[in-house]
Amino acid sequence: MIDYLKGLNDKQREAVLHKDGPLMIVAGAGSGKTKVLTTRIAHLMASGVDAFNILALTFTNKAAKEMKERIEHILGNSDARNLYIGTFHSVFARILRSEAHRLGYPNNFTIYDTDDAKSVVKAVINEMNLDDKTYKPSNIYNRISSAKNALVGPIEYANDYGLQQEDLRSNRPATAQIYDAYVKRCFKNGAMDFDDLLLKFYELLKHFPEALSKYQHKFKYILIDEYQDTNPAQYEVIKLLGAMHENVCVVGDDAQSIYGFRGATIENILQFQKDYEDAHVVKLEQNYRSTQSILNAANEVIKNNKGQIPKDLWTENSEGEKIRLVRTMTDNDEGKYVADTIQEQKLRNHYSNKDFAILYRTNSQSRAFEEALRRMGIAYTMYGGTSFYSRKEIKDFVAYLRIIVNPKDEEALKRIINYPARGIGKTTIDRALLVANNQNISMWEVLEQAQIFGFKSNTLEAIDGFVTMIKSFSSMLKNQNASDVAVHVGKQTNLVKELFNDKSTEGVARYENIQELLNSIKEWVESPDVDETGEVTDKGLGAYLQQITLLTDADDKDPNADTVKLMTIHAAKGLEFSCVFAVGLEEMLFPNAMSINSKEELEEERRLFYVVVTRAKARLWVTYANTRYRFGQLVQNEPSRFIDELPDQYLDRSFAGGGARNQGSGWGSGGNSAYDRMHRGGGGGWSGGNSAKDAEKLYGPPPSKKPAVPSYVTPKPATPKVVEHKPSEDFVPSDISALAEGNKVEHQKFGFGQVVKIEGSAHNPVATIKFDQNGEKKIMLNYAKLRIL
DNA sequence: TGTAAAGACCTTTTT
DNA sequence: GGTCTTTACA
Repeated sequence: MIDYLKGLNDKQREAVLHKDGPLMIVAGAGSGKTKVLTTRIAHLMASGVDAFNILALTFTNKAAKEMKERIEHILGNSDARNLYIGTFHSVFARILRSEAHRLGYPNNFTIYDTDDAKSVVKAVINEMNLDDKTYKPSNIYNRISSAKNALVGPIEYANDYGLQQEDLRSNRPATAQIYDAYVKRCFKNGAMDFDDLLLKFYELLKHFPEALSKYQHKFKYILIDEYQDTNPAQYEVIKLLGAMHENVCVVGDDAQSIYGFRGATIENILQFQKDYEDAHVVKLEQNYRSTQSILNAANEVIKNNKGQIPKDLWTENSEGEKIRLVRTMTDNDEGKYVADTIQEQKLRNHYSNKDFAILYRTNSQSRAFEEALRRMGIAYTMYGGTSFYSRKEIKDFVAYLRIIVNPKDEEALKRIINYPARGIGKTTIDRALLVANNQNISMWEVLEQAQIFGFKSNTLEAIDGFVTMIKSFSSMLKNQNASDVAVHVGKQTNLVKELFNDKSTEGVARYENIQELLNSIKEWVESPDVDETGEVTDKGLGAYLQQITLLTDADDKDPNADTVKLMTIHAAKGLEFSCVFAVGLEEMLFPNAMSINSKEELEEERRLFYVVVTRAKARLWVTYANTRYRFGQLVQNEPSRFIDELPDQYLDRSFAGGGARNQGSGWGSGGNSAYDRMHRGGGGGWSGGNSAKDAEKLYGPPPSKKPAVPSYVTPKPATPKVVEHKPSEDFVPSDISALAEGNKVEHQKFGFGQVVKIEGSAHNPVATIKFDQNGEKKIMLNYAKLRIL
């Protein structure tokens, strides 16, 4: 065993050595949080605590795996394999697998991913004869999810005045009924969604004292990583589990709370000291990751948020390079700049691919970077695209396996009942569903007894064949392992053959994916794990299926591969890179347009920016583009307000180009909200005139010699110079919904003009307006301030 | 019943 | 620009 206390600072050691009683570790970015957590667990084990009695909850499977490995390394043995360590979802799912029957679920319950869940919501909405334009399934699903995470059940939801008012206002008064029907349907299907894994575990502990007692005794020591990202359901579970021994250790950083949209609340971390009056608090404030420039800049940014746990994050690292601010003309130029710079840095500073990360706010931004990197021949790994298990061919195959394990799983059944085609068409399926609902039995049971319900003879034959086939698979599962059954299913259903015969590029890829799935099942079966009783853990198909639903695509990618990493900032939490490109720093994108309507959302966006800045060890680039394509349409955004929050002394603006920003055509953009007016100080230097002086204040003086903007920036298109217009004294934007073709209007910037035509969707109308001074322009009415004359 | 063309709607962020 | 859904037609 190595001397694990050696490389720790005083505070870290204090956290590691604190053995019994509640402990809260406030761990600033890069302060060695994972190191403390793993050393603490190793220390517990080294001082005699049995690994079976330790529960460690992490945010990702990846983090769990890494911690396990580190602990094994410290201890020099493999005792760590007996730890209960994993994400909230996977650990709870594992426990529920042996306890679900208490709640009336089959132990082989299916876990519905977001797609499945939305599909159930959609089915319910249709059955209730509600309009799915008003009741958008994903919208309703999100609302249900939020309710569950806040431990608000259907009845409570229906009785809550505030929630009812909200639904009424958004014209969706039936949301509560949908919620209720959705919950019942999932139960009938023997299925739990992601939120249920938390919720049902909570219900188990709450309503079954013997279960509570069992797990309280088992988990003598509980550790929770990323505590700032836990939601009320998780909070209550931990409170219950920890009540007996009170050996609860939470680690978190309120400044990095970025999962509010998933119900996470900083309250939990603030509440901890109130729940446990004798809680010991340790603050880790020394940062070992970043240069002073980067860390200081991050500290300044986060100061703009109110209400935090006071922290003073510092570092002994060198000052380092300034942060480079880069402006490009388009999103493609942004991609090109980043790829070029990576190439240049590799040569100049001897970095390799794996030293770089490109981090963005939304997944859709990845395209430009992928293209540029591919063109340059730079190897990259993209995280967060469609995961392996959400590919169509995999979902189809998995649906067969799901129906074998849990015939009540209606989503799986609907997916494969006529795939490959076997003459059970839409009419038949609708009818079976109708019968199932009327008789309150599962669709599978309807099929099993199809002859009673009077299907036509041809159909009956087809149904019978299908039922017999599935039943033969199920009985095969009784005496053969999951891998053999899966191979058999592939053969018997012709799924594999069909894909094998498809020689198109996609067909070959699909065939390979199926082979990979079969391999993964084989691997699962062949890797025995031992539980606390010494028994080999469940290697059945049911356990396999539950497990894969909870995998993310990050789990099967090698973080050490020598590739540039592309991912969202959310996905990058907990990671660090020598060189980071924080890209797409534009209003409406980051902060995202969806999150600028309240102070809370905006502060979360700012924490997200804090997270991306603090991912960088040595070098940080902050980039934004003048224009980018969105929905195939060119849009123009102002640079992000967060750029202004980076102190000038740590910023190198010479790459941001000189001259005024964002001149030329384009639909007006943010910059006029109440928030902007309050936070940008008077004068209106942003939304008003783009004087050269304003630009100089923001970007520093224009470059004196050659433009510092290299060749990748496409020359400015011949956009006619805007003839500045001074809005009339009484300028007040009109309600644009009344705007019609032919109207005469006044635009804040472009002056007077006439509407030529209005196009685009009702949701996002675009007007073509011919201005007296500035020619024809397309204006997005949602953003523009227009006065109808 | 199944396939091809046309159309709607879309993008936060994730277990 | 891309996916999912609706519609037209064989």
